[in-house]
Amino acid sequence: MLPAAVSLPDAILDPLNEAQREAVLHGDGPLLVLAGAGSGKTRVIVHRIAHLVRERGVAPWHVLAVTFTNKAAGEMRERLADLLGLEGADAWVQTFHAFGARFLRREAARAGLPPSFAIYDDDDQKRLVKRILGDMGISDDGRFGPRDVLSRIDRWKNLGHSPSSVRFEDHDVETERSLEVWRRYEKALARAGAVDFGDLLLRPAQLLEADAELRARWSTRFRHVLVDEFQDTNPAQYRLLRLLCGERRNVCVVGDDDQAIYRWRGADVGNILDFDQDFPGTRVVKLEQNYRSTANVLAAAHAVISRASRRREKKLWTTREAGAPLALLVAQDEHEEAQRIASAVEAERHRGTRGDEIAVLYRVNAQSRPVEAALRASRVPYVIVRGTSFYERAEVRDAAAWLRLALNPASDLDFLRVVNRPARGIGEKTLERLQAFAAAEGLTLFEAVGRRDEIEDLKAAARRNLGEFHEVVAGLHRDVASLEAGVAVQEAVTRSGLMERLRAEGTDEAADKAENLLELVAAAREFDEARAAERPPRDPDEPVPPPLARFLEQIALIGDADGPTPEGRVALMTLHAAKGLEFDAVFLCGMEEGMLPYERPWRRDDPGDGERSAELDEERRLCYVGMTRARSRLVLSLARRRMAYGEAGPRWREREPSRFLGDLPPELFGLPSRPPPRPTPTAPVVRRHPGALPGEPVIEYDQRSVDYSFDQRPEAGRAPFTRGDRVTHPSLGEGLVRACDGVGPDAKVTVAFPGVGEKRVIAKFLRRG
DNA sequence: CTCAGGTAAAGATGA
DNA sequence: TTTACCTGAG
Repeated sequence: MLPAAVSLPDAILDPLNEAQREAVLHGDGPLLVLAGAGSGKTRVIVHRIAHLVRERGVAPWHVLAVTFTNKAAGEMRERLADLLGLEGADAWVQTFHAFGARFLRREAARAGLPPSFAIYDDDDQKRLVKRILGDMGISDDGRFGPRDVLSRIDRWKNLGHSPSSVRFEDHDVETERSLEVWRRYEKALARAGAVDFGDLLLRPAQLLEADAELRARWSTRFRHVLVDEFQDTNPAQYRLLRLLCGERRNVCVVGDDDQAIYRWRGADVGNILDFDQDFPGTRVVKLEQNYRSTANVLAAAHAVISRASRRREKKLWTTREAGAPLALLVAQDEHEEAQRIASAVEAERHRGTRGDEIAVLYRVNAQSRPVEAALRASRVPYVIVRGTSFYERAEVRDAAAWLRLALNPASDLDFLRVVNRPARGIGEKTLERLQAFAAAEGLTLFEAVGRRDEIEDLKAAARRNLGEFHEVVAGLHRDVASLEAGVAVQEAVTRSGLMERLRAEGTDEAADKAENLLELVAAAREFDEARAAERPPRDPDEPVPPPLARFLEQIALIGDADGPTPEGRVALMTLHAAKGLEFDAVFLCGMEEGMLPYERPWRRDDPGDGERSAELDEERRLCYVGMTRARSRLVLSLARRRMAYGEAGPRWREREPSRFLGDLPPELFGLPSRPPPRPTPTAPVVRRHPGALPGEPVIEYDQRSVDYSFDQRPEAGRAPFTRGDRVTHPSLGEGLVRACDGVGPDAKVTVAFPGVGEKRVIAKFLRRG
C-alpha cells in the first residue's frame, strides 16, 4: 500500500494551471470563465466535466455542454472520451442547434411537430420566402427582396420575437410587409412540419416558458450546464440556457469577449459582459496564460485588440520566446498577393512545417480563388475548409428534398423542388393550376395531386404525369420511414428516377452528379453503421427516432466538413471558420481598408456612428481571432488594388492598408521602431490613417514610408545568426555569436571576440566562418 | 413543355 | 469569373 502522503498522478487536475484548476474545482453555482485565446478553455470545460463525473458523482447524462460549432463539439467529445472512457459518451456534448433539435424531437408532440420534422436551411428559407413574396404579388425591386425579408425574420427570431411581439414603433411599410411574410412563412413551416435554424433555439425556449411541468423536468435533468464560446450567444440561446439551468444555477460559461464575432447573427456580447449581473454571486475566473503563440504574435494581437471598446481588460502572457518577427507582404493586386503567399507557403513547408500546420485566412470566401490558383500552380496541396460544400450541391439537395418529401408529403417546398426533377413533363402551367386548386380547397400540394381528377383545364398528359409522381412519392412514403437511412436513400434516388436520368445523360458532369448521389448513399450507410456501433444510450428517456430523419438532421446541422483535415494539406478558410483552431503558420490576407475591416460597398443606408463603430469593433476582433490562430509564424498580406464587381462592371479599386496594420509596432516586423528619416526634404510625414474615426489617435508615420518591402523570403524573416555561430568581422576578426536581436541585415548581433570581448555589431558586417 | 443559349448581376461571415 | 434568371426556338 502506498503511503498516504504520496499522491497518485491525477489525469484530471495535474495538467492544469492554477486558474484552470480553480475553474475545474469550482463547486455549485454560476461560474464565468474569461478565457483568452489559446488559454486552454476547452481543456477547462472537458476537465471540469470529468471532475464532476469522477469526483462529485454526477452522472454523465446529467451534464449538458453546448458549443457553437460541430468541430468544437467533436473535439470536446473526443477529449472527454480520453479522460472518461466510454462513460464520456453519455454526456450531452453538442452544438446549441443540435441540442434544440434533440429537444424538439423528444418533445415533438408538445411542440406540435411530427417526430420526423424537417430542418430548413437558409437555402430552403430563401426559396420559401421567395415563393411567399411571389404569392403576395411583391416583385423584387432590389430594395425589398427575399434577402432583406429573411434577414429581418432571422433577426427577429434571434432576438426571441414572434410576429406579434415586434414593437409597434418600429413599423413602417417594409416592416409591415415583412411581418406579413413572416406570418405566412410560419404557416408554411407549420404545414410542412418543418422548423428553421432559429426555431431550433426559439421553440424549445418558448415551450419551456409556457409549461411549468416541462420546465421542471428539463431544468432538473441537467445538474450542470456548461457553455463554450459564450460571447457568441444570442438572446434566444441565452433564454434557453437560463431556462435549462433553472433554480439550481449550476451554469459554467466560458468565453472571450475579444473573440465575439457573431454580432451579425444576433449574438450579444452583453451576455458575457453582464453575466455576473444576471447571475449574482458568480465566481469569475480569468485565464490569461497563453500556451499557443510566441510573444511576438501575442504582442501583435494585443496591439490590435486593445483598441477595441467595451471589453473586459485582460492581457495574455506567455513563457514562450519572442519568436520569428511578423512579416508583411505588400502586393500590387490580389494575384500577386496570392502568388507571394504561395511561395511563402512553399518556403514554410521547405523549412519543415507540415502543410496541415499552415492556414491561409481571409475575410470573405471569394478571396480564396486567387490563392487556390496560385497554390495549384505551385503544386501545394490545399483544402478549403467550409461548412458545407457537398450537401450544397444541387443534385444532393434534390435527393434530400425527395427524402424529406417521402417522410412528410405535406412539405410543399420540397414538393415544388422535386416534382419535376428529373423532368417528367410537369411545367409551370400545370403547377399554377395545381397550386390554385390546393389553395382553394385548403390542401397541401400532394393532397391536391391525389385529387387531380377534379382540377379543370389540366391536360391529359399533365394529369398522367402527376399520377406517376404521386405514386412514387406515396410508395416512398409508405416504405421509407421504417427503413435504415442507407436503404432509404438508395430507394429514393432509384425510384425518383434521379439516378437513372443522370446515368442516361452520358456527360461527364452528369456522371459526377451520379457519383455524388452514390456518395450520399454511402454517407447514409455509414451513418447507419455508426448508429449500430453505438452503445444503446444509458439515458433512460432517450427516444429512438426514425433513422432517416436523424440522417437528414445530421445533414442539415453538421454538413460534411467535420472530418479530419486531410493530411498535409494547407487549410484555406474564412476568419470565422478559423475560430477555435490553431496552426504553426498563419497567413492573414487582405489586410486592407474595405476588406479587413470589411465594408459593404453596396450599403445605401448610412449607418449611424454608433452602429459603424460597433461593426468596426467586430472587424477588429475578427482580426484578433485570425492573428491568435498562429503558434509561431504570422504573415500578413495586402494588395494595393483589387478587382471589384460594381454596378459598372469589373473595376480596379485602389485599397489603403488596413488601419489594423497601423496598430502594430514596427518592431514586431523586425523594423526599427522609428521609420528611418526619408532622404527627400518633404514635410514630416504625419497623417491620419484613412478611415480614422474622430478621436482615434493619429498614426505617427505614413504606412507607405515604412519599408515593408524588405526581403520577404522567409529566410529573411529569421535571425541571420544564432548563438554559437562562427563569424568574421572586417576589423574585429573572428568571433562567436552570443545572441542575435532582430532579423535581416540590420539585426544586432552580440559577438564574443577573443581578446576583444563582447561587442554588439550589425549583422550585415559579419560573414560566416 | 423543355432546353439551350444569352444576359445581368455578383449583397459576408454560418448553425 | 460564376451563377441565376429569362427568352425564344423546337
